[in-house]
Amino acid sequence: MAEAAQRRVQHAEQRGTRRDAQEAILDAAEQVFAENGFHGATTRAIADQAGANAALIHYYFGSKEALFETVFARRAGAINAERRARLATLRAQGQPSLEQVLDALLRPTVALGHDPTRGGAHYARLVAHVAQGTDARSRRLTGDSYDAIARRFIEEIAAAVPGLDRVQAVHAYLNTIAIGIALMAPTGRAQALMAPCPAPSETLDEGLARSVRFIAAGIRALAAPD
Amino acid sequence: MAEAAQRRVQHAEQRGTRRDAQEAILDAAEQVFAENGFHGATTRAIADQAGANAALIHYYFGSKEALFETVFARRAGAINAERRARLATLRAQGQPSLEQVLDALLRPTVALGHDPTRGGAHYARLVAHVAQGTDARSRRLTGDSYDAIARRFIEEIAAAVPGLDRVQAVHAYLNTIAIGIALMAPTGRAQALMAPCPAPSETLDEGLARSVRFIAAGIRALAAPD
DNA sequence: GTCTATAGTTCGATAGAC
DNA sequence: GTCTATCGAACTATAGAC
Repeated sequence: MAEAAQRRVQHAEQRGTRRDAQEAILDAAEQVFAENGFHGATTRAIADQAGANAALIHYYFGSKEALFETVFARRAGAINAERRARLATLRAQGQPSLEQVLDALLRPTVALGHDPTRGGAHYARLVAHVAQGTDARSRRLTGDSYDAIARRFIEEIAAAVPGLDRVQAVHAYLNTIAIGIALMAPTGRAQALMAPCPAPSETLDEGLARSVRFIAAGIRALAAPD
Repeated sequence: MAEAAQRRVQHAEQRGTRRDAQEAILDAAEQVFAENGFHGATTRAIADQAGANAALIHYYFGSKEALFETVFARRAGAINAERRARLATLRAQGQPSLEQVLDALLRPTVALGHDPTRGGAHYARLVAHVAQGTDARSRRLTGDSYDAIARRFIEEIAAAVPGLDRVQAVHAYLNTIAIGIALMAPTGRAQALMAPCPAPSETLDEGLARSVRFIAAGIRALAAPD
């Protein structure tokens, strides 16, 4: 059949120029899961997006569930490694300011959302989805990938703000993440609410600086006696 | 068949003491949609939760999609009416403070999450889910139910904080809602991060006051020249 | 490794008895 | 209005050719 033959040729061409099918599936899954959630995504849609076959997903990952958890955990290590590296650089110069700590926490994830070339934006939306989930799997995945880094930053926040106790530092961290998650999910709400005025275009640094300023003032208000 | 007869008797008993089947379905749908999202929820699970039949959902609402939109819009009117009433009460006493405006915005929804008796908490989780969604339906539902009230509160925030321009007021509102949404979704993250120390129990007023203090300081920092 | 074909299940929705 | 029964479609996952 000419149709199948053409598909084979096309596929052979891709094999040389493109990355592994396994990685293509992970990238495609990142996008489809981010757009539709776990239940709304189908293995067929992921396979189509990857230019692969649905059966390959089970060959490589065993199940849709295992694929989802692999996708979620894949970038977490890199994000948290960058956060730790930024903290280490700051610590080498003495006690970092609260603003510096918050920038180290938020920048690696917010930068993903602004990544124009690759799928980091999809992961950002996926994290936003899972972090807000109340089901058992969402809690487990969030805890496994982000509990350790959370505790580290809670300590750093407490160290950067005299008079902030542990309970307040936990809330400071959670408020920071809440705003960070909202920044990552491109709901188009800011543009909608500024209409009919055009929303001013904003660089990553400008948006991040505004959020850091907002959060830092909020955290210091938690520590102030009144 | 005795089994069917018994079910009919049971049902007849319920008819007197319980509310309409239609309302029971809405309450059940609120819970099941909140726990599993739109795609993860099934009409059968909703019907079981409501003690009704799956066919009734289509009889009353036409489709799963229409049921979802009905559930989402049901409480929005009441929430926003309460917000407007609180604003009116404040306005009758002169220009309200930023803290008073933020309390009027957050309290009606956060109070839902603390409702111990019935399904307000489920709606809170549902709103959190939809507000973070990036798909077309989530954007439309959010806009239809919450755009008008958002613009009203953006004006109030700007009026309460001298020097805050419109763009900054929009971001102030969005940051407020981001923290409000995080407050509504009981992810158990605060308890997890405070472990092994026991999380101090907190009343609605205490938690709300802390969030308002945090947000108000953040918003004022947006208006400050440096 | 990658494909086609399909098994087995579950879904949303409908028809029709009562 | 509310039920039972069921349809057709879509899903995850697997079997087996290549």
